Amino acid sequence: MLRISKMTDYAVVLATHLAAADGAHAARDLALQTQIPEPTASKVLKKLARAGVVISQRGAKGGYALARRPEQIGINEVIEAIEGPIAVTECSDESTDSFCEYETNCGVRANWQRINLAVHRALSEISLADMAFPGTSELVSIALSGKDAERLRDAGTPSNDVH
Amino acid sequence: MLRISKMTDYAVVLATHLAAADGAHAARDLALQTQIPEPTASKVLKKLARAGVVISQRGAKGGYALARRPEQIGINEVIEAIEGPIAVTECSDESTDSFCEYETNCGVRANWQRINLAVHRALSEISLADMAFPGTSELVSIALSGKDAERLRDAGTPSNDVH
DNA sequence: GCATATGGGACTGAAACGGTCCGGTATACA
DNA sequence: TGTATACCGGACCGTTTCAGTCCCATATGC
Repeated sequence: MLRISKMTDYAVVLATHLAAADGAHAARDLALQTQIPEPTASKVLKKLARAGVVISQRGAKGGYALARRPEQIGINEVIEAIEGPIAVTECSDESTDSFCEYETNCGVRANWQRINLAVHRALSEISLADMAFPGTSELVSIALSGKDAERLRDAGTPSNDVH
Repeated sequence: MLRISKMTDYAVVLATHLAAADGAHAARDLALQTQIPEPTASKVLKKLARAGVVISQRGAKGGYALARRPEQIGINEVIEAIEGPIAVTECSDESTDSFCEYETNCGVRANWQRINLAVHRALSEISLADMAFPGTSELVSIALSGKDAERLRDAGTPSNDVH
């Protein structure tokens, strides 16, 4: 199905929610607001935190907040936080040394990487801001490459306030 | 992992192989040449046939051949033949009426479809010809190791020596 | 010190995946 | 017309992954 797992879906919903409502929020609140079961939401948020998409504050009055501004977080980051690196096939997964033993005759390896790259770029060109505030920069973010878009948008307050 | 299943990998290998060697080939031969286990290759080819990516000829001297010219077959067709429609999440899957019951507050549905579209387009822009004869397209040189491409390109009769 | 909230990991039932096998049917050719 | 060949359709099964829950350790604010 080439479908993204439910967990990843949750991750996008949660991250989008955080993008729309800035500041820190407890996992429990986020779970209630998004109607995602609380333990599951918590699990997802942990992964997002470990991947650096969100930052966490432990203890009382703690919670989660986006690690960067929504415009600076690509949807690919959210997806990769849950699913691991976007490696379309084992043989195109650089991290593992699982070697396609018939690489010589399949000759497809390099092409898979190209497919992989195409998908990766398509995903990275959609930011959390696009998700949270659709319509504002819809066409722009598609037309621009990630870097250009970033430069264009870079004019605001750099850090977020996690009180 | 957002990884495409092994079956789909096989499908691309087989389709690419057919693209490089035109004419009809028995499933058994294709399996041998690509070193994919025969029953599995057969299963994949059946799906490709049903999806209209390849055409099949039954009976003695039968086999499989591409349904169209390699340039006219997008890699997305091959993937969809195996994995079904590229629907990133259930809630963005139009075919099922599985309704995101908190659509009102998640508000992400339309965005998922946009992501979906981006991926779909990225995949459809790569044809089987690009896979079978890399180098004819300019983008390939980035990701290409070169060695395999040369071998593939120079293989005049691709069905024999590929072992 | 206590309530609150995240971190990490173990655990489980259900579903999907990878792979195989078999009976049925269509076709070429002797 | 008979037979070998080759695809068609689906059943089957062991393994892995997925979705979801639970528990305990740890950090923090009051």
